[in-house]
Amino acid sequence: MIEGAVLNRVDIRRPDLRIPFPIDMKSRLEGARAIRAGRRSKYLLIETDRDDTLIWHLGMSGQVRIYAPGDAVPAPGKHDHVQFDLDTGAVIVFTDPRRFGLMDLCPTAELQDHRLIRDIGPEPLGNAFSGPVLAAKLKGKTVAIKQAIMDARVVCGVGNIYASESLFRAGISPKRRAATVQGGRAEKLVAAIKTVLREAIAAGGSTLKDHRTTDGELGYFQHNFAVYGRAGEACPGCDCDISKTRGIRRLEQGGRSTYYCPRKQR
DNA sequence: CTTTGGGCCTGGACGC
DNA sequence: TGCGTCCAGGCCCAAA
Repeated sequence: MIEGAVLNRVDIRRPDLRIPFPIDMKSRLEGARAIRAGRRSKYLLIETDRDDTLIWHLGMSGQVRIYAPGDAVPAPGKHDHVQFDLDTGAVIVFTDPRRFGLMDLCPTAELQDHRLIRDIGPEPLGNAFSGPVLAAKLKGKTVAIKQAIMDARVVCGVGNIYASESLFRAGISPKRRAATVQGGRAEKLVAAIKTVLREAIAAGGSTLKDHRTTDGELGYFQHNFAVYGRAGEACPGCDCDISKTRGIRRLEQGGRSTYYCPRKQR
């Protein structure tokens, strides 16, 4: 809906989110026409007719609120940081309570060299992400496979929750050295990542357990995870004696929680 | 070069 | 009820 629209008014209500907004962001965007909207990893990319591209990340709590022409736009709340008024009458508001999001502006010709974009690995759902590709990227890596698949240079889009879920589905221990995930294991892990992400997308994404929308915002609901957040429970299809195995375990890797089943994952 | 760990930030859960 | 404390997350980046 933004493609083809002119950004009549750009209202930036604070100097920064995760990183400072470009000092000239307002002047470069205001009056420009958005000619193309795209995405790379979790970055939204909006190209303008002034040969700039807006790089927009929602962080973890960011939302894009869209008001159709004629809709009443509420007075800005304290987390409504940026607002675009389009010539179509639509209004776009970037809301981000935790401020892990960011916006940057880059000449379109230089986009591929932008520091936030240039080292990003293959899209997880694309054909370029395959068993052999993953296996090659893991060669020589001594880190645990869980941390490796969360490294965006290996594959983008796999965050903490989906890393645990994918490894469970693939039957691979999160503690396994990344370099040992080769051949069939790599194949299986790629398939698991794709399935988990597709299912999550179909389910409307995952809402953080501590993140509730106050106004009945649609499109979000808690995904039902196989292992994430379920320490002590039986994993799906579990046939073992929980009193003996202690069920799903939680461990910490790189300061992040990992959940897994030691019996099903090697 | 690779790997580790810190930090950003808020609000919900929990305990007193 | 009202505090304080802890924790979660995506992801960059400095340090090791």
